[in-house]
Amino acid sequence: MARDGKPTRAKILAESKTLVFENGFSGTSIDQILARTGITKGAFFYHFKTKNALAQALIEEFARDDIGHMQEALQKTGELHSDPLDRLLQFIQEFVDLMSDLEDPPSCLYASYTYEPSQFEPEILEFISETLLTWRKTFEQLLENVLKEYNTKVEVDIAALSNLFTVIFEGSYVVSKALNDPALISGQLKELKNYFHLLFEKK
Amino acid sequence: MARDGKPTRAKILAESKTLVFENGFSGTSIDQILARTGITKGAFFYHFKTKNALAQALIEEFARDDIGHMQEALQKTGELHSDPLDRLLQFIQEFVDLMSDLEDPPSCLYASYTYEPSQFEPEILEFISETLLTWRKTFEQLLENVLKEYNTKVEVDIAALSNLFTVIFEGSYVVSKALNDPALISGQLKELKNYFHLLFEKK
DNA sequence: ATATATATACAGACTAGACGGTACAAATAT
DNA sequence: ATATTTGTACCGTCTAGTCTGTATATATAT
Repeated sequence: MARDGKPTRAKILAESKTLVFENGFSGTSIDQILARTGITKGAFFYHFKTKNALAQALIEEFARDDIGHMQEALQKTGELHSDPLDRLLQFIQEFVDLMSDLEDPPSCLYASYTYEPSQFEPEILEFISETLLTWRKTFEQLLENVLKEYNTKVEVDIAALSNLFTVIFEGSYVVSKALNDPALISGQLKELKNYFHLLFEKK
Repeated sequence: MARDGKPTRAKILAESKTLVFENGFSGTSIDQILARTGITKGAFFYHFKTKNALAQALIEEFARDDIGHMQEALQKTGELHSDPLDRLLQFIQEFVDLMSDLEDPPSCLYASYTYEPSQFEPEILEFISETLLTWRKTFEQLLENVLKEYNTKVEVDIAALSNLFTVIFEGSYVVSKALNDPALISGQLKELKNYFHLLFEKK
């Protein structure tokens, strides 16, 4: 055995994520990561065989946290609400709360990778796709439960509706970064809540 | 005078845009651009002093086209509709039509640049911000006209509503690329139309 | 208990190729 | 003839990745 390498690995991942959001992945050099962390090249390549292995570890960690938030919100709202529309609205509210009082605009690694796709192995891009589909499935389920007890006031495309949350999230991130307006995100999610609120009426 | 350099410049811009959407800006090398266009280094650096000058020309061209679409839609819908809500909905419909029957998911240079901001001069990032604000202003105007003749069924944040179009557009681009589903975009814009349709009621 | 063996974790010099950019000659059109 | 446009060789720097060696903590044998 030897000294514990986990803090080193964690530091690399944390600083790399920050750097990727500033520079993009291909714009982030390993030397930059070393400079920010104070770690040496030997240590870096001990923990990650290649730069692309870092990309994979980054996206896996990001997705784990992301899906974690989803499951947490599912659990919280599952306990409290018997009405499926209330639950859907509260589910979104959880993310309104999560995105309130941000100091800086956050970023999404899915979008970051998606805008320089050639830099990544196909598996990584597929992993992103699958993770987004997990979100869609969750929303499909929430919406189907609503539709058992509610009608919609206009005809809707359930598949499109299921994507809308992710779409608004990703779009908010982009626009909030571009305008440097971190408060924008929660505002957009509230509009989504409004839409669902208006869309459904009790059978 | 000498031979006409405009076709060369145009070819550089066109191929560069494609490459930036594949590789990101910093992931796109000048040699790659030369390989795709068949142009030589001397010609490239005659037309663009630095790689960053190319970035600026790219975003300016992109924004010109983008705002062009906006103005075209404004003009078209201004002629036809006396009712401001009809006009708003038709304005969105113009982009539903524009985004129908796409073969491949399109990309947005604003988002691309926004996810590697350190690669660009501050003026470029500000230019993006200003262009997005132009969209917001247009929507503010369209919405204010609606609000003169309509009430909203729930309280709304007019600023948030004004951003929603851009947010859904940017989000659709990201998700449509990530899922490789070009049809997604028009579907999401239709949901925005639905929202506005449900939100307003005649005074 | 203490010396030894061993796998883990890290340090840092080094390399081959790619990078953006330059210099300057050659070609082209008026 | 001359200004504009293009071709090509070249340069210094940065890049990801390699290599060899070293330090450290634990496991084992005595």
